[in-house]
Amino acid sequence: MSSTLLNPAQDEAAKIVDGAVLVVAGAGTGKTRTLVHRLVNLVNSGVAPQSILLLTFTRRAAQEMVRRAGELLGSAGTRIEGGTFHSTANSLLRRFGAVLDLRPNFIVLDQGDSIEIIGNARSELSDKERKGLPRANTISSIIGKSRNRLVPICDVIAAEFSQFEEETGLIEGIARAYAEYKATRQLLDFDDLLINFAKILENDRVRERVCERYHYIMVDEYQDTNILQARITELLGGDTGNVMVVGDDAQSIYAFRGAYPKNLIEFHRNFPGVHKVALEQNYRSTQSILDISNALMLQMSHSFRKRLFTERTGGDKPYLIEAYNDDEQAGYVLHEIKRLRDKGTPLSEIAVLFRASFHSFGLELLLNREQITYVKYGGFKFTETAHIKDVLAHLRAFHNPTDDLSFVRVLKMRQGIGAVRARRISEQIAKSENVGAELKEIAKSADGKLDLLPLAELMVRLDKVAKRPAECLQLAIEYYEPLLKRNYDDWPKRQRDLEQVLAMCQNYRSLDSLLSDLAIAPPNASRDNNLVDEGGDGQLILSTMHSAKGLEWQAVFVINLYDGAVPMIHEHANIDDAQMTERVDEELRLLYVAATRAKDRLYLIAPKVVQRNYGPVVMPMSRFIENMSPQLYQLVLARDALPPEERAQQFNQRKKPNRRYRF
DNA sequence: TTTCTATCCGTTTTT
DNA sequence: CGGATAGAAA
Repeated sequence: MSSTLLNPAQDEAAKIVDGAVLVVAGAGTGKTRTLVHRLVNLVNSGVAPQSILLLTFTRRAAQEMVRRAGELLGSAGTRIEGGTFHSTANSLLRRFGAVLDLRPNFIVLDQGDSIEIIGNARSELSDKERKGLPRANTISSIIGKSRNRLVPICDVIAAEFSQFEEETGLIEGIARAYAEYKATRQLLDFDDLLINFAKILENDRVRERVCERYHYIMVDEYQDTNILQARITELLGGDTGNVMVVGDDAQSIYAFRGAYPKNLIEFHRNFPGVHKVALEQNYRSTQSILDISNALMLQMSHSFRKRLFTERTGGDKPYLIEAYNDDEQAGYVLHEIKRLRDKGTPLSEIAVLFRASFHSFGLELLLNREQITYVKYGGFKFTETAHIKDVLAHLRAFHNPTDDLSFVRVLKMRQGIGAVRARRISEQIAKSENVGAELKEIAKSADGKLDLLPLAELMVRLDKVAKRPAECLQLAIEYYEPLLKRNYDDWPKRQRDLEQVLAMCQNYRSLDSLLSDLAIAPPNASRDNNLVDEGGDGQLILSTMHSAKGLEWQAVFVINLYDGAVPMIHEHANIDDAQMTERVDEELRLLYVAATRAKDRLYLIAPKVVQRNYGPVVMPMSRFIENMSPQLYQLVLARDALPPEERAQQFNQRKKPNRRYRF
C-alpha cells in the first residue's frame, strides 16, 4: 500500500469530522495510520490543532502519534495535545484542582510509595490483627481494583481474594487510613489522579472550561481503559460528543490493572448514534504469521469472530525453537540476530519479547559482551531503584515538607536516626515554616548528638535555588554522595545513574513538573547500556510483551515460552474456574499481541531447563504452543542451529550444575 | 532506639 | 538464592 492511500474502511474513519466514532481495529490493520490521517483531515478542515486532545494508555503511543502527525502536518501537528490519561489528569489538576481543595504543589506517589504507606498502616495493627492479613502490595492491589472499578472493597475481596474474606474489616480500615494519610498531606496516587480528574470534570464550571479548550477527543487502545477512564472520556466529550475511540478487544492485556475491555462494545451507551468502523485487513504480517496468531485466538474461551487476513503471502513459516536452557536460548537468539544483521536487516528492525522483565537478563549479559547495542522497554524504572529514590526523597521533602514519607526516608539515612526518631522529627518539621532552621534547632537541642547539620544545610541551600530544579537536583546529589558510598559497594554504577538523571532533568522549569514527571513518566532503567551505536543500523529492541503493544518489527523473537512463564498463572490462586479462564485468556491475548508484532519473521523459543532462585527446574512447553497444530511452525533444535564451537560451550555448561551462576 | 541476625517465603505485567 | 520481616543484642 502506498504511504498516502487508505483502504475504504480506513478512509471512512479518517474522514469523519463530527460526532462519536468507534473504530475496532485488529492487529496490524493500520490503526495508527488511520488516526494520524484523521488528525490531518481535521486540521485541514479548519480545526485548530491545539483543540484536539489525544489520550492514550502509554506515553510511548502518545509520542508516536504526535510525532507522525508532525511529519504530515509540520508544526501544526506538534501543537496537538497528546498524553496518557494520568499525565493529562496531572496537568489539569494542577490548574483546576482548587475546586477539590487540591494545592498545585501536590505530590504524585508512585506504586512503591503507596505500597510503603499502606505497609506502614498495616504495621500499626497489633500482631494478632496482622495474622492472616495479606501483604502490603496485595492490599494495595485490592484497594486499587476497588477504586478503578468503582466497586466497594468488600466486593473485590469476595470476588477475587476470598481467602482474605475474614480480614475485610481490617483491610477497609487500612484503606481508610491510607486515604486519610494522603488527604492530609496533598499526596495523590495514580488512582487519585483519575478519580480526581473525573471529579473536576463533574464540576460544571471546570468542565465548561476544559471543553472550551478541547473540541475533539481521540482515545487509543480503548480496550485497556477502565471504568473511570470511560467516564472521563464521556465527560470530556461534553456536549459536542466529538469523541473517537479506537481499540481491539483481542488485544486487551491490562485486566490486572482494572481494564474493562467491554468499554469498547458499550461505547454506544454513552454515545448513541455512534459511527462504527471495523478495520480487518492486516498489512503488517505474512499469512503464515497470521495463521499462528489466529490459532492463538481460537484457543480463547471467549472466541472472537474476526480472523486476520492479509495479501502478504510467502515468507518463512514461523519457527519453534527448543533450547536446552536459558544460555542456549540466548546463544541461539544472538547467533540468529547476527545472521539477520549480516544479511541486511537493521538491528532496529529486530525485537526480542518476553513475559517478564527479568527474562532478558541472560540475553542482556551476552549482548553486552558482544557489544550489540539495545534498548529495553518495560520492567524496572529508574526511579524505583533505591539510590534514585533516596535522592528524589530529598527534593520531595524540601518541596512539600508535609510529605513525611520522604522526610522519614531522608532522616533515616543519617547515622543514629531510626524509624522512631525520624518520625518524631518529621512531625515537628511538618508544622514549621522554615525547614532548614527547624532542623538546626533540633540538632542543637540534642547537644549535637544528632547528625542533622548537613541535612539542615542542604535544605537552606535548596531554598536559595528552589526556582531552578536542575540545581536542586545537583545539590541533593552532592549531599547524597557520601551516603551512597557508605551504603553501596557498587556505588560507581549508581553514581553514573544519578548523573544520568541529572542530565535528563536539565530542562525542567519547576520542581512540580520534574517530580510529577518522574513519578508518572519514569524513564526505564537501562542496564549498562552506554555502548555507542556505531554500526548506524540502530539498536536492537528488548521489550516485555506488554510494552510491545502498538509496535512492529521485521523479525520478532519471543523467548521463554515455557508453561509457567506463558501463561504466567498462580495455579493455586484462590479463584473460581471462570476467573481462571479469564486469566488464561488474557495470557493468550498477550502472546497474540507478541506474535502479531512480527512483519516477516517470527521465532518462538522455549528453554527446557529454567534457572530458579534455588536451582534448575525442568519446565514443559507452553500449553498455548502444545495446543497448536505443528503444521503452523517449523521445529528447530537450538543445538543444531548453533555452530560447533558454540555448541561445545553449551555442552560444558550443561554438565555443570548451574548453582553458582546468576544474572 | 538502633542495628545486627535468623528465619521465612516467593513468579509478573503499567500508570 | 536474596529480600523482607521479626526478634535479639547493643
